[in-house]
Amino acid sequence: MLSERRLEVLRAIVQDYVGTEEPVGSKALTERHRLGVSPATVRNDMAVLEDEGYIAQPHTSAGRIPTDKGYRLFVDRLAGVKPMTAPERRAIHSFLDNAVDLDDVVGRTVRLLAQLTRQVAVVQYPSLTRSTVRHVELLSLAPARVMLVLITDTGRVEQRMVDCPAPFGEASVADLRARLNSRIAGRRFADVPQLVQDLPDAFESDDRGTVATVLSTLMETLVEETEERLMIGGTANLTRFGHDFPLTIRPVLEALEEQVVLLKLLGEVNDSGMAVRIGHENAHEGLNSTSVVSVGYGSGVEAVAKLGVVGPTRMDYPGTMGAVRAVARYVGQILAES
Amino acid sequence: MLSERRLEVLRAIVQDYVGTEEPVGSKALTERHRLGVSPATVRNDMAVLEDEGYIAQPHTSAGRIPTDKGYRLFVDRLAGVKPMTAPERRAIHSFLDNAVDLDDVVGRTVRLLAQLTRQVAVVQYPSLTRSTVRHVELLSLAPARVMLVLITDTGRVEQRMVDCPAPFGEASVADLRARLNSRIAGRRFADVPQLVQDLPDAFESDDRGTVATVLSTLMETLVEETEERLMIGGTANLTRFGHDFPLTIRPVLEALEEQVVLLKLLGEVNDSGMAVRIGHENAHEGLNSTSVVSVGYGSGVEAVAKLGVVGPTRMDYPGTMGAVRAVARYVGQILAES
DNA sequence: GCTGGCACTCGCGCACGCTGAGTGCCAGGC
DNA sequence: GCCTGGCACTCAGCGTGCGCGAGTGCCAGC
Repeated sequence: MLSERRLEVLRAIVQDYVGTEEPVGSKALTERHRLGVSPATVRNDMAVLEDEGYIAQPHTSAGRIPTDKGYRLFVDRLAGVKPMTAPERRAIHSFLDNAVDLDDVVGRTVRLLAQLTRQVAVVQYPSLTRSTVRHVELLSLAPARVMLVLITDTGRVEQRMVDCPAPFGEASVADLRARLNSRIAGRRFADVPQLVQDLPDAFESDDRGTVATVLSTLMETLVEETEERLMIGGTANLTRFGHDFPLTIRPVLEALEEQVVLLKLLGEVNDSGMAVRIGHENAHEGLNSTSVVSVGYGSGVEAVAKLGVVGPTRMDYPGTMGAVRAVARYVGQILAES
Repeated sequence: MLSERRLEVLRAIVQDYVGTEEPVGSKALTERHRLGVSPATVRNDMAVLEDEGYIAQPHTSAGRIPTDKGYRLFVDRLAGVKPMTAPERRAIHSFLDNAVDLDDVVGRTVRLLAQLTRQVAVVQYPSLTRSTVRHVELLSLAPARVMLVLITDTGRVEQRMVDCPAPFGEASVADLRARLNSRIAGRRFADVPQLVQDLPDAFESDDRGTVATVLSTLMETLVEETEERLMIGGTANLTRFGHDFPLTIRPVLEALEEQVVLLKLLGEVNDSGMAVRIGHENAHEGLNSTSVVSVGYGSGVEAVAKLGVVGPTRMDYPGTMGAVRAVARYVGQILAES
């Protein structure tokens, strides 16, 4: 177990390193923090911290920098979440309030987050699985061609073309539309399959095949679209990454283009709280020198999607976490209102 | 007027520089190309080319590199468009053929283009202005709340919520839906305003206000959505940019995040042909060291949107132009089929 | 257990000199 | 008149050597 003072030293190292981007030495530490002890003592503490794997020297006779393990301890035990200041909160509100539709909300959120944290922001579109159905629409485009439009309570719209096995009259379309809506409007997506299970039985045998086709397309939409879309922004902030440029940045850019990777990344958040994955804690190799701060957001109590930022492990964790949390909360409110 | 041989020298310089990324000298030129003259002669030609502003020396006693003006001449007079090979074409076809919807088509196109050219790809979603209306749908969500859904012939769907000034009955909704569709289905967006101008007159005075509101929302959708969405990809290729990294790449990343800038960039294409903007020919300052190759694509004869790539001025122009053109053509075909 | 002192390490920056690719110019030849 | 070989010149890049200073580890003393 590390003594109180040693933890204090670690905290000071993290803070200084994040601020200066340079290895921090014992003397500088005592000058910039009121540790109440001499550099020599700090040196001893540092030696211990290094033995334990919390800090490391890039080379002999240089200062120390935190390791992933050091950042982990810092985040878990030494740092709180820095709340946004009142002006910052006001700025967030006024920026997001002007959004006109879902795309706009997500777009604004991503820009806002990138700007606040000066890092790369990732925002997932509200997920369908936990949403509820606002409305289902069927349009007859041709005798055997129907368009299925699904509208969610988060304002998202999905459409699919359905080729029917047999001609499907306008009256039948209207009938199916009415029945579908009366059954599933306002219900959760997860419950839909069960609710429409016996729908084909209500139709004449000629139409049953078509009804079944439409329903299975509906299910597909629900399932397929669970692999969500997301939006990223602030990639220009990658340039602030470090000195050894192309090597660090390339795999990160590559990872950011792989939606699958990003979704998995965000997916690792457990619903309730905020998740911070530091350096090698990220499964994806290209992100081994980055940290990811993510959190769920939603219109109700439950999260419908995730958002977060990706930055260098050397980041201002309290500030970043504060910004991410504040933005997530307010986006949730916006979604609930609309 | 430059002699034939001097043009040949310029071509050789461009080709070598694009290949090696290093300033090319007179001796290397005569070795790698069959110019039929000695290095000394080439040196004289180079001096002339430099006087005319087609090439430049990064510093004394270094080889020459092409200037923007040099690349311009190269593109205009010395280089053709390099057609894709048969295997490449097959790869394009099979990759795009598997797309399931419009989002997927655009997503695949952007990845394909980035991969083929090893540069940053930008694809604009098919524009609404030149598209035609496939269907308009009105959904009554509440007594005084209607959702407007617009479906285009390119498969794009836009939706808007309309708050009505007065309650609007189901029957009226159905009536308006039917009238709207009979008038504008299959028509070009540009013609819509004129076609629906007198629609309110057909309704009872109670409903006229609502009808007018719906129509004006429809117009807004047409206009607003003319500022198109686009998708970019292959940003990881930016790392291949050059040696003086952060300085070059940062403004480019920033420009790429500004949709407005990109749209303007693509907008500069005149409908028919391919556009190549080299270095300082780009209005946006951040893109002064990049070239943009763009072209329109569409399902018919006319272009409905643009696509292109952004790369260093030192790029393989014939190859890039070939890839861009081939992809644009095939995407057009895909859209026409669906 | 903290502290001041001290010897040691080593990365960084800088000056220096060499090398070689590349140039410009010139006199001679086809 | 244009091309060519020769020659002197320039200069970026690279390797070497050196001094500085930040930072360390260790130890004796309080």
